[in-house]
Amino acid sequence: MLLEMKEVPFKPRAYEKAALAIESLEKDVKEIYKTGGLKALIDIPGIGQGIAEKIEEFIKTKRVKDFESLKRQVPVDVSGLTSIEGLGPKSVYKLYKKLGIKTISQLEKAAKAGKLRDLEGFGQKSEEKILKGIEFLSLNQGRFVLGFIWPEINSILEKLRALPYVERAEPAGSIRRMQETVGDLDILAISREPGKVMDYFVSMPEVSHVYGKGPTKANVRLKNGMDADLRVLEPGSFGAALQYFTGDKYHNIALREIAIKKGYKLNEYGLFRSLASRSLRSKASGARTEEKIYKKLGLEWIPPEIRTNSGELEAAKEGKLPKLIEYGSLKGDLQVQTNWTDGANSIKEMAEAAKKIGLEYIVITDHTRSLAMTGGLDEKKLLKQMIEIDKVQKQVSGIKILKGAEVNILKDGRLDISDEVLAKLDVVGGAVHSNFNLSEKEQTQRIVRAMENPNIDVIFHPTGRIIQKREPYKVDIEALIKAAKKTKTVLEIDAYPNRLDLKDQHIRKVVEAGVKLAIDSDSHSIFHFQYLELGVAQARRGWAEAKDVINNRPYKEMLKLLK
DNA sequence: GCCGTTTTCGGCCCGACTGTTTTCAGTCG
Repeated sequence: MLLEMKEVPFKPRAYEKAALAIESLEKDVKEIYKTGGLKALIDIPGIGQGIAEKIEEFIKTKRVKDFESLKRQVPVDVSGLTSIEGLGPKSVYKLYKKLGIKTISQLEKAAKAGKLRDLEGFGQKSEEKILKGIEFLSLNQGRFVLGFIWPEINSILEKLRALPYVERAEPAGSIRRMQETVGDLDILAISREPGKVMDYFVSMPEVSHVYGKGPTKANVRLKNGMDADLRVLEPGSFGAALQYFTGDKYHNIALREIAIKKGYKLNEYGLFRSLASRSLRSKASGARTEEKIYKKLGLEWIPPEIRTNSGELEAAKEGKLPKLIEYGSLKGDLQVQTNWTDGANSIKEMAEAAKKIGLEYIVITDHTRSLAMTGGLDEKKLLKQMIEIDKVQKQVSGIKILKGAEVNILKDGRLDISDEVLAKLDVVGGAVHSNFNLSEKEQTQRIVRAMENPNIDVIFHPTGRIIQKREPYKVDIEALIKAAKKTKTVLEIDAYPNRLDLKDQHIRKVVEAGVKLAIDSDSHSIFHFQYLELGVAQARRGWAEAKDVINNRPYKEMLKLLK
């Protein structure tokens, strides 16, 4: 990005490509260097002499001189500033050169003072847009996209669980509820030696700062910027604590009211008889597990994902909770990108990776023509890719590779690929990638028109939002659901961590309308298939059952559910 | 800085949109 600011040609793209190549490696670069040296690095496609030497320098000295000298020339928070919508490296450089702006807060001040509008290339509108962008960013501050920090959370939990003196360790809070973004990490553990657990926890390599450490509770900041809490409990109150710390707030308030009506008091230590609780400090039986607590209150156990006090307590009382779609139940993935466009891996590599995590089929859905930056496929290339897929299919067994595309829906609802070619594909997804700020009416009409095309099987990421980055475009979701029902179009839950589009309330409406869902990873590399489980979580939060989803069945059955 | 059965030098995906212009630069995907 620093190079881009200085308008160095081609190098930025080369570094970007190299970074993508490293990310999509099966092994750690360090390992590769250790075993094969410089030569092994150069063998990685996208990495040549120059970058290989820089990697070597980094492994040996933990720094790269060229990078540091660049950074000195332009001492600017580039990644922060460019995370503002509409601001790229060029503008950031100009802001630095002309106004000396290095940080987001300096930029905010300058924009508020009206200093930007006089800059060449900027105007009043760009000033407003920048301020809006900063506000959107700050709204999300302090929260983390669950999917992006999931590996780290899991590794901390796994390490705790592996300790011989820890019987159990569970995340609570928004992580257990599988919210899209999470504020901090709450861990509850059972151990007979809480002191030892505390000592271990605060000295974990992931921890950067210890706020406090007592006999059964510790509070730390992790290196990734997130705060984490650990509480060690007795087995007898674990269920109550898990329930209490899982939330959400509204669910818990309503649950406590139910407890009061039944003559109980519910808190994080247990479920107590109200009268006895004042004199007797003993726990009511049944605080060991959440199931027992809910049962005592006359309720079915409620999955954490739907604890929002939006009808789940009533349903649990009547024994009418939905049978939520199960984790690990997906058999296929309907949105997969490859290196034919903006993916990092080949068709074959993607197929093998999908097979490895237990999928039975994938649909290759590279971008089409008008998404030019990604090298979007035109009709000719699509036909060529179909031949390639047939070829790869012969080399890979145990997984079916279906043919598809992520077709752009143009401004007026037409598609950028001819119907004749689309008709040859197994699965066609339509997606909006341009004209995000049409009026709600125009945007809705545009997508509805695309659904009316008999070749469009699925609408990918139907609202276009990017969590912490971009608002959804204006669209009448009810009208989309209605049109989907009428045209038999499937709506997607895009499981990519910062998309999760549709969102939970939308999914509930889709389910109620009897429209089918697909849960796709939107994989751009072999590692992204793991995001599918995040999509399942999203579906669960939207009360979706197995029957509402199409890619939890074998591909032949799945295909029959399409138009 | 990378890459090569069109090249070891000379290429390097590009179209739409926005806001700034009055013919274009920057950003996004």
